[in-house]
Amino acid sequence: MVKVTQQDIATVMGVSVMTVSNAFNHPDQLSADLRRRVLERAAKMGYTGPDAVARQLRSGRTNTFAVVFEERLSYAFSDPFSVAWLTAFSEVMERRRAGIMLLSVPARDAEALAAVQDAAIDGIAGLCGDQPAMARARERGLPTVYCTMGQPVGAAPLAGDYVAIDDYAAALEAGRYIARLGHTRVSLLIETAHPGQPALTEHQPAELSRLVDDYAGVGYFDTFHRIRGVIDGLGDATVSVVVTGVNSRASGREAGALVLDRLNRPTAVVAVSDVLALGFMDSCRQRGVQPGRDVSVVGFDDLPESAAAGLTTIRQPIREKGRLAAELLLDPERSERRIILPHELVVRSSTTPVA
Amino acid sequence: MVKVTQQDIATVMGVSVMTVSNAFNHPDQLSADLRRRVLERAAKMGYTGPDAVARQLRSGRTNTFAVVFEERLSYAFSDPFSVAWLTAFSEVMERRRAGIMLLSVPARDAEALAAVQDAAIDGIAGLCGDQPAMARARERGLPTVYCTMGQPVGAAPLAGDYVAIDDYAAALEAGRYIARLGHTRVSLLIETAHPGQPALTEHQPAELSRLVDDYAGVGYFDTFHRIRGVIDGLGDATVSVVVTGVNSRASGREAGALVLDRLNRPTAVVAVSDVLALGFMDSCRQRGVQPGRDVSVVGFDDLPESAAAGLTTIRQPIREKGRLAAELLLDPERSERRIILPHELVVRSSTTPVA
DNA sequence: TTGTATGCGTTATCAG
DNA sequence: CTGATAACGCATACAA
Repeated sequence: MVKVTQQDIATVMGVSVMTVSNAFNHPDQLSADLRRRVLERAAKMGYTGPDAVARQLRSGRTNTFAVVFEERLSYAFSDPFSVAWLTAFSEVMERRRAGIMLLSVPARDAEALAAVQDAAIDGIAGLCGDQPAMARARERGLPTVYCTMGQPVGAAPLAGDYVAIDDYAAALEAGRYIARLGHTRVSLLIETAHPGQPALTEHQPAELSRLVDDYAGVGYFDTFHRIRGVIDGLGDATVSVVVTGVNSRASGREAGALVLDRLNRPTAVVAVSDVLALGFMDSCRQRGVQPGRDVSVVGFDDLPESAAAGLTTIRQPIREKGRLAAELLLDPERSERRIILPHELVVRSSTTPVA
Repeated sequence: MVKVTQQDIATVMGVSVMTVSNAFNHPDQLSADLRRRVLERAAKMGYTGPDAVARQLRSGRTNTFAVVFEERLSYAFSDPFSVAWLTAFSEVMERRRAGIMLLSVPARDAEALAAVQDAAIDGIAGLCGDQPAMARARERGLPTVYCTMGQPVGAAPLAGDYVAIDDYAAALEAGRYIARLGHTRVSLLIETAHPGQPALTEHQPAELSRLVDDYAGVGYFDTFHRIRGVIDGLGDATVSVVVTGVNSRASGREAGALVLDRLNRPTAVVAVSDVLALGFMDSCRQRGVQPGRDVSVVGFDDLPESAAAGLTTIRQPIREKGRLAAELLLDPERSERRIILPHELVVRSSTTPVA
């Protein structure tokens, strides 16, 4: 099937290309009768309407925006936080009839960065910090919006727009709350910074600074800030840091196996995400350990399912993040382009004062 | 920020545009030294690499494929079936470094059809039947792959490629199984064909043919075939058809409220999807009705969570569908392009012979 | 109301 | 190894 162009139609009909083009895009620019004849002839010749790419080149706009993930796309579809964000983001984009492209650019995967270069897009948003993918997009002259504060060490500070919360302050609040409840033996649950190497490990405070830098190094800025905040908030408590697998409910369960099956069990557990916390609570139930009575559990995010689970957590406006990210991309005129949203400690039944 | 082009660099350096282009794409076509100088100069001038759209126009390929949904995108992210399919689809696409675009084209939304026209893509796949969006894409000369057999009444039969199961045969099997267990009072749970108008309604067999045609009319071919299959398989049983909201667990729960809270409760319930069945089972639990003892429940799909729930269901290879859909798009040479995958009745604890 | 010239940014072809 | 030309398909600006 050989491609029919406006030129072909114009030639056959003995009119100019412009007349054909106008027949499709500017009905008022030619007589109704001619227009009808052009469209008829076009259909007869197998013309299928203006070519999308050519039109994009000509107009300089694609009306498509990319969402970039640091993880594989399968994670994007299965993580509840990511799903909520995507839902809100896509609602705005759909309403404005803009296209959505999905891009997976794992940290330090130089080859995957090329995808940012090759994507026909007008802007890019991401559930991440100011990743290399973002920086690359800006080099291309594209607007970027990221949803976690922080930039790689050495990167120019505060480039690009963002919709974030103050992760450090929020985590500080969580830590202080647990300290106030009297807990002095606490475990902190963190996803791994290196998804490739699955390793459930436990670390003592001495190793902490190296560990924390690691997260900033690979671009997990939210985790980076949250760890520091919790630790600072906990003050003098004895904290062990449990590094588990990827951010998932399953990882939380595994961490539970490590933390719960021993004599000197912590009295409180703080997780850097609700999915980890919920997974941990799963493993509590399996062992007859009751969250809120036998152990206090705090999460981070306030997912839709967290309320039903009675999980005490830091609420962040997930959907708001997605909605605003989309609006910032769609509306370059908007003046507030660096937005810190409020967070809130939501106390539920999973936490109680130490006995 | 004004756009720098290869032309600009060429002019400034006094070389030809081709040399600049080659410096980026064909390092072997110019001396290492010249190449280095070109790249240096390009960087200095703020050139950010070849323009994606121009390249696409020139090459005639976008290396991007669209996934089309009949629902809003938020549904795509929250329905377990859709998530499993998308995951498998995206795994293949990621491996081949192809882009993924998300398109929402609700049935009968003529305006949304334009999105198919305006998308810069090389092909399109969908968790749907041979929808208008698919037909439109083919008119553009794009390959299409859909994952449910069936085409709108009046459409040319069997256009485009597909990866499907035999929904009618599968449903027939489910119906016969329930009949064999001795159930004669059965409710069939179906999602609504008109998501806009939320209405939990119950229908008697007399109205059935009108109802069923409705589903084919709006392009819900899988539901269409499944209803007919179940009814045919059930034979002489007394069947009431419960039409609930969108395909979701919540809808299943609502249907449960209707079906369970009355004297002449059915002894078996067949749902056209696992999410509906699982929701129905939720409402059973809420009422102290035990699936598999007080009422038999059969679903359709075999989602990951269905095994744990003990749900008897028809298994279809969801991930396989996604994987193959992607491979068909990526590999136009592949010969088998119309694939019917096997299904299987998986009997678990939610079904028992009638007392 | 219709037509002409031109450029969007890139790259294949083929000649030097 | 390097360069001139043409073409991808369309739409803006302007002229007729």
